[in-house]
Amino acid sequence: MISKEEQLRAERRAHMFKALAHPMRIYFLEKLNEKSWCVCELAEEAGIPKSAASKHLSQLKDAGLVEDSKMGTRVEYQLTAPCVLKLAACAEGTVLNNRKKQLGF
Amino acid sequence: MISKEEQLRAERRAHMFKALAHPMRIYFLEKLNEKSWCVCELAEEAGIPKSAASKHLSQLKDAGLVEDSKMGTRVEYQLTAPCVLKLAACAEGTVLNNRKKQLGF
DNA sequence: CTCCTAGTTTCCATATTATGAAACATAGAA
DNA sequence: TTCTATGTTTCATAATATGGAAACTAGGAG
Repeated sequence: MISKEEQLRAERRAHMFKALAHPMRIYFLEKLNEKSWCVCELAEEAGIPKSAASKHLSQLKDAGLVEDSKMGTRVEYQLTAPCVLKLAACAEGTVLNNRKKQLGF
Repeated sequence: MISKEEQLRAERRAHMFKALAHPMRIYFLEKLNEKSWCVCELAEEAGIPKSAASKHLSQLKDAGLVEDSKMGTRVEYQLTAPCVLKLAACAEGTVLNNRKKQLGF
């Protein structure tokens, strides 16, 4: 049986990973790892409408991965959990290595 | 503009995170961090049908996070990327800390 | 062989998520 | 004030994901 605590922890973590489970949001996080960007800049860079960019950023914020600060009419987003990107790279490396081993290298 | 490389990397990582974006799959990974389990044991522990457990494990395998080995009619699953769980813990810690800061602690 | 157990796959219904356009809100400039 | 630029929200639709039951596959026991 799954305890209440286990369940809550799993849900918390799944919620965070859900925010990371989209190529555009990964791309945004990588851009934000360089410096702060506003919504319209990220939308422009990615070639998507502002409304879509805003919604993706809102999900990242909801997961606690970014913060926003309003500068006049602009809204700048900053990365709050840079370790996530480092660990993403690490995990991806492990996975790729495993795949190679499976193929006999 | 997003380069082809950036796009592919973002898609690879998003795919990995998508496999992590479900409470049951997080739970399974944590169980597999203890030792190997077969499908029916995990299904029993979680209180879900075997078919559902099998599908979740298949997704984890597809993302390269677990491997399976057949023992007669049983299929045992092993964790291949233990660092992923550390990632989860670290990221969650960072996120929780950020939330506390935002609340003024 | 038949029967049973363990897993996987398929089918279908439901629920969740993503998308773009348009409406809306707001701060600053003219 | 009006106009413009930036963001967010709403809406309808499309695409994915989930869940359970049942069909199907395969290995081992009798």
